[in-house]
Amino acid sequence: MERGIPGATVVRLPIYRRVLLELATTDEATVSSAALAELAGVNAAQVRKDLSYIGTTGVRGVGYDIKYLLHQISEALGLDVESPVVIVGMGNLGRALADYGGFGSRGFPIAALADSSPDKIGTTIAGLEVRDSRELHALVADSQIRIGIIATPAHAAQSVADALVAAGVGSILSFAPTVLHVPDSVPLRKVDLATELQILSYYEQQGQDDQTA
Amino acid sequence: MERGIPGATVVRLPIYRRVLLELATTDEATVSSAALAELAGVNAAQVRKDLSYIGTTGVRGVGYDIKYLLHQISEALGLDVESPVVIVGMGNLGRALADYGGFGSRGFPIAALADSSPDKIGTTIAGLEVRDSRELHALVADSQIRIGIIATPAHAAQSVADALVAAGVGSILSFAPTVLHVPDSVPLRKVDLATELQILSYYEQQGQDDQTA
DNA sequence: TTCGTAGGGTCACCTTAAGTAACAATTGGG
DNA sequence: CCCAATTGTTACTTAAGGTGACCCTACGAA
Repeated sequence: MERGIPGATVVRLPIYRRVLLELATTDEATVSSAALAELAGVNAAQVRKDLSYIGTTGVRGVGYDIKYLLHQISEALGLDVESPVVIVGMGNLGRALADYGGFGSRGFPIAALADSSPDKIGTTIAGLEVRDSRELHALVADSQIRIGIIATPAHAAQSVADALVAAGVGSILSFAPTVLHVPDSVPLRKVDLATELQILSYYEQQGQDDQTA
Repeated sequence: MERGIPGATVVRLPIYRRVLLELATTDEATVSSAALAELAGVNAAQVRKDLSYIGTTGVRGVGYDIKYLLHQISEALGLDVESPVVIVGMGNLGRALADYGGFGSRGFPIAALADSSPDKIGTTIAGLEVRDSRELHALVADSQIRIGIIATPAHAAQSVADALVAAGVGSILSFAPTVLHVPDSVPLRKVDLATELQILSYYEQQGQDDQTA
């Protein structure tokens, strides 16, 4: 029964992984749940429970083998195979994402860039030629693209999402500040900077109230 | 009793706000909870419950006055006053954020940019001079900065966070892929692209299992 | 003036989930 | 052979959030 990892655990697994990558550069071979919890900023029992979902790998009395645990988490997250991505929308954000080198080295190679503006189609960004958004279907098929990243303005986002779904991407990461509708079978995550700032604004205001109260 | 809005509601308020901004450009004067729910992608009862937290504004039998509700939400989120931000870290992401024009127009003017590299200090990005990160305290005080945005590499993030807290920012938005420790009084939100992709990777893999099972 | 209908306010329940702690099981070392 | 360390797992607590139902209000029509 490999399925059914709780959402909260899935969110923490990449954090453990990051910590373990750091630990792997030291000369320690194992790590205890308590130490891992400290570094990840959570409870030790939480760590053990989370790790039990991916098939338990620790040795009682000793701890977890760092390298093997890393392998297990990566496998559970599906990181043992590469997931090529396409970035749609070559505005400021899209270009920054394309230039950002961290994707490829982390198993998410940028296989294609796309935009709908004739001014941008055909230009080269980060060593890749910007393609026409209308070619998405072919791009996805040709490059085995699994993840679509939407960095377009809000008004274009839904049609891009529809095109990505139709083209067969497995999941979507959207930076567009709008509500997107996609089939349940396509996981969608949203990152909205303006929303994040507004949420902070609320809590900051609350904090000030606390102080003055 | 203005305080104590549930976290899930705080996250949805900016979404309602976005939808209402759109509606405000039409010639409709009011909107029903059902219509708002449809546009925001949630349940109608949820909308009414959420809005009741900020002091209820609807008229039974009629709906909510769009402009007034917009005003109420903005006030609840603390958006009736501007919150100047500082962006620390002028790499690809930091520069893209600085160039992105959406902050100022949404009530979050970029008041300062900072970096620790001598190569970048003194250069001009988006019309602002990049300052030395060591001057953060003075920058925050001089420009009444309320929000710090961390766009540095992981290894520098904690010390920047410490400096921002010491300088007196009210809240922090971090793009650095690392666990940050800040006092409880300082709201912290994290946006980590690599983590988001890994989470997607997991769910996508699960989806494939579903199909083959 | 009265009645009907649209639609918000609120209450209470349900459901589910997530975190926490405690305990039993197991291993390696002395 | 025994002890210390540390995991795996279960059960509990607690919370939190979502959903639906019901009641009440306001406006318009007759």
